[in-house]
Amino acid sequence: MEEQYQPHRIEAAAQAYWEEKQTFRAHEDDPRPKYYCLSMFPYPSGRLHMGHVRNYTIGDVVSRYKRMQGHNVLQPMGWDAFGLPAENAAIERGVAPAAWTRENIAAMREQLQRLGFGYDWQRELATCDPDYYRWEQWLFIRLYQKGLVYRRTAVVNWDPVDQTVLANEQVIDGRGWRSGALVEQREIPQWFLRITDYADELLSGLDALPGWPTQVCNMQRNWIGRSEGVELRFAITGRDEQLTVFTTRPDTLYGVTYMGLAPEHPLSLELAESNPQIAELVAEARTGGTAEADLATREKRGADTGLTAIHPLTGQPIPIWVANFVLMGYGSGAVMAVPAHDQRDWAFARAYGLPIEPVVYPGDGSDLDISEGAFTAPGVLVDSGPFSGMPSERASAAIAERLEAAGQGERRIQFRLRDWGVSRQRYWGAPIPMIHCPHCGIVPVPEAELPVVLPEQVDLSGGGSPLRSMPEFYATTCPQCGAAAERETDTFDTFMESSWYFARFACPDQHQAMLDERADQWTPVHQYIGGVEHAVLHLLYARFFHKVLRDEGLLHSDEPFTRLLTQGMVLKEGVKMSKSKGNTVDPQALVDRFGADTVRLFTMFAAPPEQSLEWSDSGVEGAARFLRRLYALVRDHLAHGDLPADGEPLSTASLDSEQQALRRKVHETIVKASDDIGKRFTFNTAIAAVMELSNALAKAVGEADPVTRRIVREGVEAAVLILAPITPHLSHHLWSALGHTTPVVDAPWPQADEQALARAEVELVVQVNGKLRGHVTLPVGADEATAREAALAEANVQRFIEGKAIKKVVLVPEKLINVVAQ
RNA sequence: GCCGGGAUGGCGGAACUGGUAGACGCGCUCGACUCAAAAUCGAGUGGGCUUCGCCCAUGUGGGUUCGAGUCCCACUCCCGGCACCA
Repeated sequence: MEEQYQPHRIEAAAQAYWEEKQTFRAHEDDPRPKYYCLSMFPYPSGRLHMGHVRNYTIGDVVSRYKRMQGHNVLQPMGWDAFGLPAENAAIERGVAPAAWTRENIAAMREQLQRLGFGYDWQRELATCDPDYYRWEQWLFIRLYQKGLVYRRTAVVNWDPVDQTVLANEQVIDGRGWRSGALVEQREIPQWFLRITDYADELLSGLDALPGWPTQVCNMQRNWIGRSEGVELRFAITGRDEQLTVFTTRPDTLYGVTYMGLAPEHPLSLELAESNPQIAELVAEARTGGTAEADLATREKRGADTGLTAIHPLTGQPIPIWVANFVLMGYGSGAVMAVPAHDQRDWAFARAYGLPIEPVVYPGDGSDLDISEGAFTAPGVLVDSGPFSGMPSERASAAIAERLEAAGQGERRIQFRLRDWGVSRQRYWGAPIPMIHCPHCGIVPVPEAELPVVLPEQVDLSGGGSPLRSMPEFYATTCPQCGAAAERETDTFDTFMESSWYFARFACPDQHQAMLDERADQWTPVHQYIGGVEHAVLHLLYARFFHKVLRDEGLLHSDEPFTRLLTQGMVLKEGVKMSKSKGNTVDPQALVDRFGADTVRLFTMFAAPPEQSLEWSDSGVEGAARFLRRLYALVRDHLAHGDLPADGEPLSTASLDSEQQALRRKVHETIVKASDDIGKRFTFNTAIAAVMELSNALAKAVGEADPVTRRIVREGVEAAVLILAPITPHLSHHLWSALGHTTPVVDAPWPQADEQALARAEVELVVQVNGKLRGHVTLPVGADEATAREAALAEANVQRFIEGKAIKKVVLVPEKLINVVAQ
């Protein structure tokens, strides 16, 4: 071994070895159990950032650990290559999005390779490749024929100065990011996928995902937002039409004191023509961004229509208001307002002096106080006609039955989830394979003509999608009637590509079909790893696609990802690293300076994967220092000469107490690290345990006693094996230096020796009234009376129980004794 | 606004099932080596005090318990998502 740890030489050698042996190629016919470990593929922005390094290190650690556990591991990598940044780069720097993207991919692939991630590069894919997106187009047409695709109008952010559609991200405080113009909402025809057809299954499927973090399941549950309630109709005084509303609280029906209409509701629009106050609300609703966060934080405003609705049960007139907190996108765009029992209705009623009539009282007999807010809990009904005195739940059912019997309403299940709008008025995306024929209407592109290829030589200086001014792209003939027709110039939402890439990795070379039988062999992904920011959208769309692919017969499982790990963000000085804040750390510079193993080690050591990670330059130096010490430990151990390769197994009985303690440390470390890496994914504590072990071994490495040396050998081998998934290059080198001919990447994960873990005695904590007062050492298995006697005999304990009566003694075996004295 | 999460020494974090708060690392202090510095090695390191030990201490305020960082209630601040950023 060289005197000094030279990470760059070691890393280059290890990477060359893996490349030569094609170590990470995954083969379907390998008899070992398959394990598919996937990290969310990156958007090729140009360079890796620390978030990528963290994500992919976690994935690589899991993959290499599973390999050592005897699995046939698939760990692929690809590129989520369509998206807005490429268009922005094109506008700002005059480079074509395709060229920019492909250069970025090349640069980032090189960076990933330098970090030593064990990917099967044979399966690499980029979503901007027509070989990839053609199958998305193919599927879209299948879904269109099946009725899962439809077209309707939906609102977009329109920048009236730049004459272009803006993404929500490009709308800042209601204004266009470049022009600064007040953004308007425009309705344009768009393509939708009927994800709501799968709402029930997407919801119930969450119960079958024990390997997902509960907070992600909760977020998806809330997003889908299943609610049971009643849809009922209110007649409008003097008019023919009725107002349809949905409520989850039919028990509060007698407390309705006004109706709320969305500004976009057809009735609001009609009234706006003659009522300037309503017109103002309608106009206001049409400016600013479409993002829900913008809408929900607007000041609550409203206007009286002068119309009244008729209460379906009492026949009383109820004023109808236009209210900007009522959203046209949910339900019917109208609500019945019960200010006494709904907080939003309460606030609006307060602001406009509308009556608040309580009809539900707390069931526990306490007083009802609605002076500071609504009472939203269930209770007992009052002032509710024949339903007075009923508890909320029974009243809800009874009122629903009454409405149904009278033909005034029906019980219904409502979802918050909306259908997925997949049209984007942008260039750098997969073309939507549809043709608009003046005679036949919408006609899908025939399968034989797929893919509809996105032209890559384009001019983006004009603003908006260049496809719209490229007849060579859009001009075509109708597949049905042969007349001149136009292609759809909208492209797909990039979430489309990322909704099925995990399955395509199983068979990226399949050119006759979207997927083949290999997709069923590898999926569902055993372990998926990515940022928590994807908890709802990406992960819900991917689940939806998986079910759609199943129903198309292309897959035969119900869920795409068996286990999910959501990693936290990488912060510096407490805030997210970002170019705009100028607080980024370039992983490449760190790899150049310290080597990949140090970067990987620090990233895994600094925090558990689900928490945010605070960046620390001196922490990285600490990681480098540890690797140098580990290197020196192995070097110094080997410098004392060879050990008999196959001596008698070490037996606990023949060891002195120091040797027993050291050997116990070795095996305790194996137990802890196996649990931490294999089950808990707390790589930071596994590393801390190896550091403790290495500190203990360093104290013993100078001893000449052959038995001690054998224990040290056992210990350094355990340390090298445990670290192999985290610092694979150094472990590769040290494992070979320790005389092994099989590479560490294929070595079996270490097993703890039960005998080495055994102890003769154990130290117990002694408390008096819950406060630590001393320690006693007892033989393992000592009975309660012995423990009690020893605890009470402890000098410091005596001081604290003197003159007091012992009320009881709590004993936690092998851990703690608490003397309760008074 | 709605949904989800977080808060522990000077810093990152540990404490897994309610049972010794602060493992491990960083930083800092002192010492060794050195002409000196860096690197390296060794020792110490939550605050306070009357220091064989005691008191205080896990965002704030309450509660449950023999015992609470951990469970419950109410709050504060920070972070993620909110359907066209990916």
